[in-house]
Amino acid sequence: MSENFHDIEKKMQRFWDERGIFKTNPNPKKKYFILDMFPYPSGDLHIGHSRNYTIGDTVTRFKKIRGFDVLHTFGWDAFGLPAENAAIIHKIHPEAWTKENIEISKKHLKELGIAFDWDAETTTCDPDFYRWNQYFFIKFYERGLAYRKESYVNWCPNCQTVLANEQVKDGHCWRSTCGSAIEKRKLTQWYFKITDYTQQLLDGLKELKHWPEPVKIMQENWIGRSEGVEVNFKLEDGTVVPIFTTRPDTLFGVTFMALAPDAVLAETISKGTEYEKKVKDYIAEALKKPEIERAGTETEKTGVFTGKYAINPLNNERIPVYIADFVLASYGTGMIMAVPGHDQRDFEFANKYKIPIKVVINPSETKLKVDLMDKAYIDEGVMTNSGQFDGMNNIQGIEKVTDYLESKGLGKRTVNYRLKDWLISRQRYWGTPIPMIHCPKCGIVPVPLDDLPVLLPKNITDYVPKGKSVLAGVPEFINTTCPVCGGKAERDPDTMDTFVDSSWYFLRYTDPKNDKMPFDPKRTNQWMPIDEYVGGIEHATGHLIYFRFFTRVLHDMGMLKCSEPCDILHTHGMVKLDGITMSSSKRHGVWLGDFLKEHGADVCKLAVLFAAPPEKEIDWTNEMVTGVSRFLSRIKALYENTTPNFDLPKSVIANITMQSPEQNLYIRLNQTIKKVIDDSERIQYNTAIAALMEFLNDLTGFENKENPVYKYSLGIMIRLLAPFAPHISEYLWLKYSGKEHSVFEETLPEPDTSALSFTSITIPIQIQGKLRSKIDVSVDTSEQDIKSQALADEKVKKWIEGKKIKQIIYVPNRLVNIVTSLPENNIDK
RNA sequence: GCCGGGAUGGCGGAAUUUGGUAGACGCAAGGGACUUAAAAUCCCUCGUUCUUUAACGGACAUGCCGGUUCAAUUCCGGCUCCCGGCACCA
Repeated sequence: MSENFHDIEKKMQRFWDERGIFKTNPNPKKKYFILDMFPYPSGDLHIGHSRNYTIGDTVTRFKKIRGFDVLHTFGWDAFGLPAENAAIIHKIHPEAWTKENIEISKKHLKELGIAFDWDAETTTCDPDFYRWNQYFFIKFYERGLAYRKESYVNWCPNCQTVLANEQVKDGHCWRSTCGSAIEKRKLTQWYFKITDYTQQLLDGLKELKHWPEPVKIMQENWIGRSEGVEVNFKLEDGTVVPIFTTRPDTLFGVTFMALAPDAVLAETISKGTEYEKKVKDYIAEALKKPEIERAGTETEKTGVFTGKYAINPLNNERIPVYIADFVLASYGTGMIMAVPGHDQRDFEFANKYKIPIKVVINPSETKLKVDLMDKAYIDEGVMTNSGQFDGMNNIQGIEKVTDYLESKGLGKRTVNYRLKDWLISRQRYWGTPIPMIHCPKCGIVPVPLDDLPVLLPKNITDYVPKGKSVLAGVPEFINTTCPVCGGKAERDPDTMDTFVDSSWYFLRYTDPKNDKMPFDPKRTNQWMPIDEYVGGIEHATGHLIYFRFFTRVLHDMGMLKCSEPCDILHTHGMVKLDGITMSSSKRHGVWLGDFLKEHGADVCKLAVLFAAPPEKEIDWTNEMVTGVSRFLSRIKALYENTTPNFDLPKSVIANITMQSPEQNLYIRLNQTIKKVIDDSERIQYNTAIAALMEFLNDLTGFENKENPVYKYSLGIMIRLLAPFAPHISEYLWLKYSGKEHSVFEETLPEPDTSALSFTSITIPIQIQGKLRSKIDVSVDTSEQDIKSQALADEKVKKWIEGKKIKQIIYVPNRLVNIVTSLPENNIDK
């Protein structure tokens, strides 16, 4: 083998390209849609990226060689802040910067030899793509799923834009390079009404049989369904103030009410009273605090008395109303009933502001004394001080009190969710313009569909964020005419969250060139749902909820048959270097370009697959390369000495003699085929590769290199190895098979099931569950024979001497366990 | 705090689906062969420990403590530690 791996890899990549073997079949018979989470184009790729694409590549090649029509293509999540920041720093247009990065990344991916159909490549900052974001926005608007409202929103002071809830991590900006503390601002913004689909998104999780359980649990928690009661309290002036509670059994213990500082009522409740100024100052102070300071559980709760009282509908008690920073405006009704005796938060607040505490539930054995309580009692117990409910178990009490409230019209059963509507406006330049027009006469008017796309203007020089969209300062973009009345009007200056792009990009993959619609349902429904989706776990509660939401809306619009986008989800672990996740933006990693130069693509693929099972994290070390690199060299050496055979005549199989080395080899071959297929189906590629290494050891140890079984094994080995080390496998295939077509146009052989087990096996013998000996028997030996052989074994005899055999357990083909006891006359000694 | 996941040799990891020979495969390490030498390659050893001339011998060993079982890394109960998610959600 005179050619080095660079030449081989280049040649094979050209061969696949020219033959177009990974081009999408427009009329698939056995479809298989494999999707990698598309990346932000960050330029230089590192080993962490290659792990994601290598997994997808291996799935693709494995499915292809098993006879599927695969769809596996690629795209770029090309809008977003880094391009804009680069523009500010380097004075280069975001588009130029983005395109340049795409070229670099693409070059690396091609050198890695990932099996993509590049003809279907999709880039979200192309008008051909983003016009359909605008199309969907208008369609959502028509269905009441896109709306504008004013409220307090997450504001990143560094990025100078709002963020969705999913983009706030620990009260800080989600972007790893930003991380600023998030503030609250009152703004009018566009939202997608994902809350119309909350229950569907929750119920749909049950259909996702092949999603990792942790991801489903995370989504379930994120959605946060909780059942309770909305109880109507009244202020003394008669204003009804509903509150949500899951603990109606504690209603008799309410000693104060609390209102969120950003709740609507908070602004007006003290108006015209002596409390007005104090309350106003408090609200201003509370909202100025960064989210993290206000929301942390460790932070001391604060509040202010409003001067108003509410009436408890159950016992008509008069209770003070506070404004308190621990109450969230966005959950329930923005107001709570507080039961300090049985809620820890209320307990702390009550202690601080000297509000009385009332016990309404006692533990079954004792009675609580308020003076002695150092924390709220939140466990199960017996109701007390609760009128007609006294003596009742409080769990039953929840139902009974609720029934009572409903029967008196004082409240009703309600379900609340933690999930909020999806805020999609961004005050930034590099994104999809929101296709809405603000007309002084007609109000908000969508851009007519025929006028799409609303192009993002390119002649911008100043990207520095000023707290409002860059586009607001571009008159030739902003000024337009109203499509309804024809009068002067203005375009919406905001752009869309890039999670809109990633919510449907995979659908575009199925019909990438369509210029009449985002995709033709006839084509797309042939491929949907996605069969396997490979990506990082960090998208569990963001993207992976959004794309389910989009799928359901498009299903309701009649564009998609499926209501869930994806059958199997694989979340792979991060690749770290020195304990820190590899990152392009932080320039921390092992760079793919350098790696490929030194080791080549096949070694890169094998190394990341062999290092650990896909879901685990990898802490990268250079030693991970050595083993697989040796493995490939040893493989090559095999074929230098012997020419493989691709067929094994029946006559040869028939002549294989029992217990011969060639019989053993034939059995090992078929065991390997089975193991590689089984492991690959559940993407346990590390053990599939280990099986190939074991078989290589068998081949190396086999003496007669001209034996037909040996030569046939070499032929099979090429195909088994192909999904993991595609370049070298293709090279060997083309060199020795005499065929013109690719190894990936072959089919993987199925194991010869008659040759999966050896004719003789070793049975371990245990005494009292401890391994004491082993015997070799032929597979058809009867249980009786095996037991007597076991008892006749020399070592076994020594162990059972002088003991009584109580029982002999035989697990077919697995083991024998002899249970003994001391003879009667020995027991007393 | 709540919800997940995990803990196996010097290291990455197998075996956990269905309880049945714990440590596959690889790395590192040690020894040897080849070589003027090195690299590469090949062969052998490789959980701990005890007895021993020697082990194809015994004991111990899958985070810790208990339980179920003929048999537990696997099942059950109780802990410890690590990682991830959520974090005043009423």
